[in-house]
Amino acid sequence: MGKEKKRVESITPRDEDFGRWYTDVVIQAALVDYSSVKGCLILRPNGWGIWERIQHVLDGMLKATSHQNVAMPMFIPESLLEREKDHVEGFAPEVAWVTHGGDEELEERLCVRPTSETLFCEHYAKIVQSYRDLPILYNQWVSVVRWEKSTRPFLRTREFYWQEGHTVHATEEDAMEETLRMLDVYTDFCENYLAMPVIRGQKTDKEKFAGAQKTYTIEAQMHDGKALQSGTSHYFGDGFARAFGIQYSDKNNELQFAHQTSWGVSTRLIGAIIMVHGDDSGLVLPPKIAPTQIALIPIAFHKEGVLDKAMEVKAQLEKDFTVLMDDSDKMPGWKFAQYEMEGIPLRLELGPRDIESGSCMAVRRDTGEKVSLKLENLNAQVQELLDAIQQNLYDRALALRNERIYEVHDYESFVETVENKPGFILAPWCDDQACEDKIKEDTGATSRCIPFDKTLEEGAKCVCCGKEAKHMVYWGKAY
RNA sequence: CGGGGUGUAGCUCAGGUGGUAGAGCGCUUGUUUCGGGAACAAGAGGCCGCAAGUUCAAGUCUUGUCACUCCGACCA
Repeated sequence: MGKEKKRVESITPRDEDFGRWYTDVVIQAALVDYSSVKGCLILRPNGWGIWERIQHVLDGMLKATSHQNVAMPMFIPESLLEREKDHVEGFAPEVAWVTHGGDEELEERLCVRPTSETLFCEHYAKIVQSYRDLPILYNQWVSVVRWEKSTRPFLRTREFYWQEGHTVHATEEDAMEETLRMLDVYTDFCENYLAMPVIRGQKTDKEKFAGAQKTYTIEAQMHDGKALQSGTSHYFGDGFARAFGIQYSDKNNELQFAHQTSWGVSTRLIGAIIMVHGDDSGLVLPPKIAPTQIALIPIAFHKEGVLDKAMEVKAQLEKDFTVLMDDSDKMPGWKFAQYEMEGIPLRLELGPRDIESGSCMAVRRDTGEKVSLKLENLNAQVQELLDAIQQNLYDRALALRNERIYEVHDYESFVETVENKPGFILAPWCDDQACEDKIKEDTGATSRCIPFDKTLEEGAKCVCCGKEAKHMVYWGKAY
C-alpha cells in the first residue's frame, strides 16, 4: 500500500482517558449535539430513540403497577416552592427563574420546575378528601431544569428528561410499601432491560432528597469504577402533607394527614448504559433497549438478486425485531464501523456467497463473534443471539462490579483502596455525618448507600472513627 | 464557583513580526468499486464564537463576554 494512513473518525481508547472516551462516544454515536445554551442538549434520533425505548418499557411497568400519567405545569410560583422548608433549601440554589411576561415584570417570579413535588402537592390538597380517594398513584414524563454549574451530556445537564412519580397514601405503611415497590420496579428495569446490575439500599441523611424522610437508591458501577446513582425512591411521611394541607377523613371521620412518596429516573440512565457497556469501538446497547436491534448490510448489492433477497430478509426480520437496512453506496467496512459505533447489538451481512448457501453472517456487537446463520428459520436464531447478548452484557457487568467491591475495616486501608482501586468499598459506619464528611474530605469518596442485603458483624467498628458501627455502607467516588 | 485548555469551512486543524483565508477529511455530480472506514475527475462551501477598542488596515494586538472541554468543589 505504502500510502499515508487514512484519517478516520476515531474515539479515544476507553482505558486511556475514560472522560474523553465518554464524550467521544456520545458525539460520534450521534446521540446528542450541543445547543447554544450550556447544559441544554439536542437529543438526536439515536439518543432520543434510547429514551423512547426507556419510556416505552418503563411506562408499561408503571401502568402494570396501577400508575396513571398526568402533566403538571412547567412553572412554579416562588411562594409555592417555598412551602416546604427543607425542599426549598435543597433546590433554591439551582432553579431558573422567569421574571418577565413579554415586557412586563411579573408580580411574582416563577421558577422552571426543578422537580414537581410542590405542584403535585398543591393539587393533591384539593382532590384528596376521603380515605376512599387514596391511594393516588400519578406519574409524569417531562423535562425539568436545574441550573448546574458544570455539565456533562446525560450525566449532568441543566435540562433533563425524566419521569417523576408522586403518590399519596393513607398510611405510613402504604407509603413505605410504595416507596420500596418502585425501587423494585427500577431494579427490575435496570437489570433486566438495561443489563445493568445495581446495588439497592438507603441513602444516609446527608445524601437524602431535600424534604424526604428516607431516600432509597439504586447504585450502579461504571466501567471506570465510579458510582452512578441511577434511580431514587423517596418516602416523605406526612411532611409535605402538613406543609400543603393534604388531609383526608378516615373511616372514623377523623381528619388525617396523608403520606407520600416520589421517585424518578432520568436520561442519566443513557449515560449509565454508555459507561457500563461501551467499549473502544463505541456504544454497546443491550438488545432489549436498543432502538435498532439489527443492522442488515447487503454486500455487493448491485449484483443480481442481492438487494431483493436483502429486502426479503428484512421483511422477515421486521416481524420480530427492529431492523436497519443500509443499502447506501458507502463501503461495507464503513457501515460495519458506523453501526458498531452506534451500538446496534447485531449485524447481519448478506452477500452473494451467503445467498448461494442460503445463509447470512451474523456479528455480535458485544463480543465481535461471527456466526453463519441459515436463512431458514432465521428469526428464532436471531432471537437466540439477542438473548445471549443481553445475558452476556449483564453477566459481564456483574462480574466486573463484583470484582471491584472491596470490604475494608480500617481507615488506612480505606484511604489506600480509594486511591488505588477503582470500585466500591464496603465498610462499617457509625451513623455520624462527621465521618462521612471526613471521608469525603480525605478521599473524595461519598457514601453511596446502606445496602439491604449486608448485615453488620457483631462488634464492628466505624471504619473512620473507630466507634461502634451502626451500618454497613457502600462508598465510592461518584458521578 | 476555582484552576487549565480551546473557539478559523460540516469535522479536525494550519495561518512568524497586523495587509483582506488554506489543508485533509466530509459534502455535491459523474464513472468505476463493494465480505472491515474505496479510487479518479469536476464542483460547492468562511461576518475567522460574539461585542467593544487600538490602527490607514485586525483571524492576528487589547479588554470584555459567551460556549465547549478537562481537573476540582456542589448537585439526579
